[in-house]
Amino acid sequence: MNKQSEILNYINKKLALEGQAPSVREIASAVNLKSTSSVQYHLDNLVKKGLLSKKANLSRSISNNKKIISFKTIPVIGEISAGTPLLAEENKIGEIPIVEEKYNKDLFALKVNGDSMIEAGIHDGDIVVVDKNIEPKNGDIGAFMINDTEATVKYLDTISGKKYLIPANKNYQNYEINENTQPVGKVVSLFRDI
Amino acid sequence: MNKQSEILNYINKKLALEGQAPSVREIASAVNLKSTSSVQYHLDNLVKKGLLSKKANLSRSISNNKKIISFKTIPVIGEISAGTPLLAEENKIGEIPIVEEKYNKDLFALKVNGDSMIEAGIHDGDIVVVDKNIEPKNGDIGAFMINDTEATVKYLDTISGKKYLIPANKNYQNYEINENTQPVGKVVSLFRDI
DNA sequence: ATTTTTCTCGAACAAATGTTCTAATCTATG
DNA sequence: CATAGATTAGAACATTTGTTCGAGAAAAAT
Repeated sequence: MNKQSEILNYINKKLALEGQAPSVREIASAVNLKSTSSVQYHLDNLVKKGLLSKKANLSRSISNNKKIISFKTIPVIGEISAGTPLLAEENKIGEIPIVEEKYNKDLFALKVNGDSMIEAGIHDGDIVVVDKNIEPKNGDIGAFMINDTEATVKYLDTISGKKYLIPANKNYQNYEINENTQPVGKVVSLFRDI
Repeated sequence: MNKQSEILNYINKKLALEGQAPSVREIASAVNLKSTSSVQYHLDNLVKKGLLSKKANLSRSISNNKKIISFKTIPVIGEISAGTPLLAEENKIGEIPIVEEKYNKDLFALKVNGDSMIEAGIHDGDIVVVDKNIEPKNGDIGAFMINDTEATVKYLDTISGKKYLIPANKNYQNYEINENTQPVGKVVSLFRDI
């Protein structure tokens, strides 16, 4: 491996592991160069190649130009303690990463209980991402609160003028929407560990 | 807001935005303190409180102790260009985030084509995560290469002594494993956009 | 072999930076 | 008000650090 890539690797490693760029002298020492100007020579070339950036006269300001894919996290809601708001901290069982471009503040995830949606490919234990910002329409899969104590994932549809929560499983009954049924949001994606 | 939290906020902001900690003098200037020793005074207190860490005599070495949920990414493989290795760069259609604890270097993701696994809840367009490190066993869902040109996701099982790739869809046939069939890894999780 | 290019070294300098000390100022509290 | 504690300032010092320059050494090209 030549010095240039040796230096680049060392810098990348330092940035990844310590979150801070090394000084020129630390680089020299790490790649067995006796003079800081030898390091400068390679740094200049790496900058010219566009593989590194640095700010003049600023210590430890080397950065690699890696496009960092940025993530945010959304909470995962598990069993809902009776009487608590859906998104209460005590109902939270974890977090999942979301690519920043897809992120919006009205997203959260819900662990699915039971196999009432199995024919829609949603299994027991799956985690569905719900967007509170999108009201589920007919034909959509949505998350709904029933009696403020239970969250359920079902199809929404209208049958002879009445709105129903419709499971994707022949063994379950349709559930007519009443004043105790609140739409929470639309299901927009799904995660499963197999 | 008191100076101490003002300083803490400034440092956190700098770390988040620029990825590099400010120098003591930069902090002094940012929070309107005339002397670096005033900053040191607050830094000492913040370190004692456990809100910051720093290395002695090392420039820009302040770090906050925020436990960052850390992610890595794995490549997503789409259509496979005939004749290329499965994981060739040209087959890559994106990246998905994986929580660091679940990450290992043998993970990659595959976009599923067709509905041959629909009864296993794996739909056309779903993205499955494959662990090359785990050889699929009987009953497992695995990814397989056929003739080095096609990747497929199927159940693996043995029927009367012969090994088959078995779709989860009555409209598809079992496929007996032959010398042109290579196991790639076990399917360990699944992502879907709805 | 000769020239050119690439790479390395040593030294020195200027600027950035962390640290420490003492004294002054501010603030709360009895 | 008087006191103690908290906070700030100023100055000085020791390191760390980035930068530059010229001279060689090493490697590649002619």
